[in-house]
Amino acid sequence: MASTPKAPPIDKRRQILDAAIRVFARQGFHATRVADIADEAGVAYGLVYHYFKSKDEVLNELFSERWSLLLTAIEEADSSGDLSPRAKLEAVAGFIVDSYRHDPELMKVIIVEVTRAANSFGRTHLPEIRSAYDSIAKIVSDGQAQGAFRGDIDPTFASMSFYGAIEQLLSGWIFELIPAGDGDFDEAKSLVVAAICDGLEPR
Amino acid sequence: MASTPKAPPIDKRRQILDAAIRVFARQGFHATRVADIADEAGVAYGLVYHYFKSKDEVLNELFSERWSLLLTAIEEADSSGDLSPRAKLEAVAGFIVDSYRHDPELMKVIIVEVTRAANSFGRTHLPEIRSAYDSIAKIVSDGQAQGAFRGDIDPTFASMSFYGAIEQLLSGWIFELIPAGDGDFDEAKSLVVAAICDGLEPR
DNA sequence: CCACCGATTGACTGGTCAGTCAACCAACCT
DNA sequence: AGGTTGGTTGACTGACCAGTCAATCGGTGG
Repeated sequence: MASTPKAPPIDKRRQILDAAIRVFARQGFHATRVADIADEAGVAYGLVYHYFKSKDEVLNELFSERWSLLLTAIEEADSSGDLSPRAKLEAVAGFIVDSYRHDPELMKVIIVEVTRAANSFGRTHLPEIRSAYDSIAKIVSDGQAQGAFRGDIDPTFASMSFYGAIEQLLSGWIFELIPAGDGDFDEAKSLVVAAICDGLEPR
Repeated sequence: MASTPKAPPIDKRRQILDAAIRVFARQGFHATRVADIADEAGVAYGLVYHYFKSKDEVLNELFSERWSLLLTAIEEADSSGDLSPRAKLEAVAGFIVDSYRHDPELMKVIIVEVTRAANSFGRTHLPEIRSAYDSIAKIVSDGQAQGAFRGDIDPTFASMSFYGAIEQLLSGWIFELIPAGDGDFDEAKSLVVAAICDGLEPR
């Protein structure tokens, strides 16, 4: 046969990554032993080291996989010339919220262990994280240039506030500080953008 | 003498706490060994355990000391009947920003190791953290009742967004993503409130 | 001068785990 | 069958470090 004669029946590497998501989400990165990942994946201890250089690399891989999707999504929203600046922000907020809806465990790991852990893992990924802020700032900046946003708020500032607000909402869901039903997700998307664009005060 | 005849010349306990702030800020909680704290404090290893039950307790103490000040500040802002809701939010934002200006290392530790590490230490302190969100939500809720804020945004929601935005700014300073001069701090105070209250779109 | 007691010291222990490695196995080729 | 390759196994080791504890110090009162 010409096709895939040597591919193993199941992708063990993927299996390990998926298991890691579950275990990291459940116990946190520091509290999980490599043996936990192997057990959860139904695989021998040593195999984890066959596919990954270290425990850290497993987390790095999970983060990078997902974050690159986010960066792409932001770029795409931005480059849709026919979208209003506000609609672009809505697209970004929507993507992040949907990421959480679709795979809460993965997003929990990424936010808790990387994005908000800038001392340990965040350090390594600071450039990638910063890149997201920058892209959002560009959306704001363009919005200002075309008069859709007021000009007296620094774009970087606005970008940090916007992203910070969204991440805080995810944290609220992750730690069950606020209700996380399907309706809440949709509501959240528009409310964050409304809060940031329209403000809390009545118009 | 009637006064303090038995007090040791210097408060070693305080000395250890202050040293811990520096070391935690520099290396992160997980990466610092108890010996590092003792060395930094110029004190023997065992003395740390004379004053604290465990390494965790040192961090807990640092957090609780500071967080109770924050809670008090929010309560005070809220109970000043003569302040507008917006002015109350300004007071809260101002307190947090000034806390960072006054003791960036301590705030770094609190944010990075506790507030944003809800998986490990944040878990323990979730009730205290939540209490801050609730108090801010109350300010928003009262503002809505008196017509100063629009009524269609859930107060908890607004509170999380507001706090999230501020915390993200602190993170930006902590990890040098945004400039942290004296003018930047003052600017930040008003800009966060402006962004949240007035919104990004022109009025 | 001695007895007492809390503060202070730092060597030591027990347990934990990340990462290594030599052996094993299964598929495929010749 | 014999050989080669690469995935797979799990026991083992070496390092690390939180927390313990017995010894020492220094001040106070009898």
